Formats: sequence, structure tokens, C-alpha cells
Amino acid sequence: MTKGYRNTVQRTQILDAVRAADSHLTAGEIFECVRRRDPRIAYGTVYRALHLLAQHGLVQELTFADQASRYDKRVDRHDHVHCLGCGVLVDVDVPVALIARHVAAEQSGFEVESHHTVFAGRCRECKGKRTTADARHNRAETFALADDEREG
Amino acid sequence: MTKGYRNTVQRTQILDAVRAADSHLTAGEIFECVRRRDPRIAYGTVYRALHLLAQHGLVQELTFADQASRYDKRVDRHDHVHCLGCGVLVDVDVPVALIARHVAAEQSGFEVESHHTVFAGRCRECKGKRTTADARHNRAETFALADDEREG
DNA sequence: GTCTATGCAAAACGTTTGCAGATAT
DNA sequence: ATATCTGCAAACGTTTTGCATAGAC
Repeated sequence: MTKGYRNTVQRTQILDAVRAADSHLTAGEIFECVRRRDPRIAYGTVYRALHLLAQHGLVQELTFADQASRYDKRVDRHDHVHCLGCGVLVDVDVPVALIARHVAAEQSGFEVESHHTVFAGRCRECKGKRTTADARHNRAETFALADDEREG
Repeated sequence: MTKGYRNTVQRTQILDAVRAADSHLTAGEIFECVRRRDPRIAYGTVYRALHLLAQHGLVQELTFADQASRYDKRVDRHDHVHCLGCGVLVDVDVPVALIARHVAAEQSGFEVESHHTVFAGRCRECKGKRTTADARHNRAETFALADDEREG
């Protein structure tokens, strides 16, 4: 063991919580989940463990707009579909996107190592429903700022 | 003007700041930028304006792992390449990804409305350099948790 | 025995909000 | 005139950190 990482019950509990979940949990949810069995677990421990697990490829951290990070037990490369209605997150595999890496590398001059696509839409339950949270989809038919807002 | 949105100097300054920038600024950077000209600008005003501008399609909000939201003057659909070395963000167009929406919709049962791909890699300047921040790329050769960590 | 991890509590960080006064229409 | 917006300051949720103690090796 070169680096000296230690195998503790807390880390095992935290990894188990991520793996037992059928959804993508936030750190707070993982904390609550572990705390049911071990009431002395600390928030800091959860965050430190999740970072360590993510660094070592045992879980995958996901970040989405205006909400807490979520943790995925799947560590192979894959993509996500995010429901704008209820927020549910579903794993998908979109192998065709591999082609895109060449395009991105050519356009940017980068050495591209990985990629992740987030699709946004509506799950089966939320199709047809429109909520106030969807206001962001309304476009600017009636809104203008000064008269320079049509450049570019 | 149906909704009653008002055209204020602050909103114009904030939109101008996003448009004048050659990079993708955070709300904090936009605040600092506007404050140079108008020292009385408030943080709350910047956030409220950015949300309004984003809702109306005049700027685009971008969210990435473990950092603040950034704002993009480009409002057409496009993707991003993120440098793991220096953090720089570059716009790219990857039209081939449109095919992927069908795959994602079929696999998830969602009605897919949009998608966004983030490519991670190294810009021209950072190629060849390795920093401590890249620790996340090291895999778990020497790290194990209990003996159940090879399922799945 | 030594070095790493935990629990705790405080703080840091990005962001949101209530309110009184200012401003756009 | 009136509804919206601003500045301020406080609060919020998430995440990080310092430190003494507990625990893994």
C-alpha cells in the first residue's frame, strides 16, 4: 500500500450507501443514509470520503445547475438525462458521442481525455405537465435591454 | 410589454459585462467588473439580473463541478471544452451530437429538449504539464475498501 | 508506535431573500 | 402613480477546514 490510505468502517458505509441506492444521491442524502446505522457519522467525513472515492474511481461525482453534487455508483463512462419537471436523473449510453471528441479536439486544440453529455427533457411522468420551474424555457418576446441587445 | 420587466442601468451594465468578456465569467467576476464603473452595485442585483437574462435567453448559464456558475454570451446551442490544468473553458460546436438525442430519448423514455456536452482535457499550454490538481486522474491501483469493491 | 481518519464545530463559499427606499414606465 | 427594481444585510444550503482524539496499520 504505497500511499497509506486506510480502510475504515465509515468509508465502507459511505461506498455501500452509494451502491445500494437506486438513484443518484447527494452528499446530504448519503449522510442521512449512513447516519441511520451510525448516528455518530460526521458531515465532514462524508465529504472527505466521497472525494477520496471519486479520486480513486470508485464513485463518480455529478454536478448540475443550481443543486448539490450527486454521486453515481456507475464508474464507467456514460451520460445522463435530467428531467426538468421532477429532477430525476437517468443513466444512458450514447456511444456515438465518441466521434464528437475528434471534432472538439480539432476545434479547440485540446487534448481531450473525456466527455459527458447531459440531456435535459421530461420523463414519462412529467410529459405534458408544465410547472413554474419551467419559466426558463420562455424566450424573450417582450423583454429588451437598451437597444444594443441584438448584436453578436 | 406584457410582463412588466424594466430596463435599468444595472441590467444593461451586467449584460454588457458578459458580452465584453472574452472568457466565461462567474457571477463574482461580473460583480467586480460592474463595480469598477458603479461602486454601489449589489451582489443580489447581479444574481437577480443574471437569472432574468438567462431566463430570457440573453445569456447562458453554465455549471461545472466544484465551482461557481459561469455566464456565456453565446446563447445558441453549443458545447464546451474544459481544461483540467488551468480551468479555461472554450466553446465548440459538435453538431454530430444531435444524433445522440434520439439514442438518449429511446434509452430513457424521456422527451429530450436539449443537450450539452462537456469535454475535459488539456489546452495547448497545459499539454505535458501535470499538476497536483490532476490527482483525480490517478486510478485505484493501491486503494481498496473491504473486499466487496469489485462487484458491478 | 506512528501516521491517517474521525468527530466536532466553526467558517468559507456561492447564492438567495426580505425589506425599505429608489427608479422606470 | 404605481409596480418593479435596487442596495443592504442577513440567511441559506453546500462544502471545507482546524484541531484534538480515535483508530488502522
